[in-house]
Amino acid sequence: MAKRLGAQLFVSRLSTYITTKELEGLFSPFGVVTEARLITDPKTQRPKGFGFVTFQSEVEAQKALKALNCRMVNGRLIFVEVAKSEGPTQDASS
DNA sequence: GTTGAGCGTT
Repeated sequence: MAKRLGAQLFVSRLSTYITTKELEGLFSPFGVVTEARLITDPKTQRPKGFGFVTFQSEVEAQKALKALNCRMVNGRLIFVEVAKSEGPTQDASS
């Protein structure tokens, strides 16, 4: 079916000390990360603990998803899932 | 050095 450009992944349970570079560095080896975003609070200027990663390929996105889901980072277990908004990786088999 | 369950800002 129609493939969406940019597979977005939702990363949660991240440590408050993580940065976009950390996410980018974690997802980069699994695929081409076109966008790495962390949600931060303007009040505390600290990451909310979750973020989003956009891949150039859906296949790479799901590969990184399985690879980094339930994985220990910074001594914490993180969870990776397909993002709600935008077009998720509905089609990985052509 | 604080973790916590979640879905973000064009």
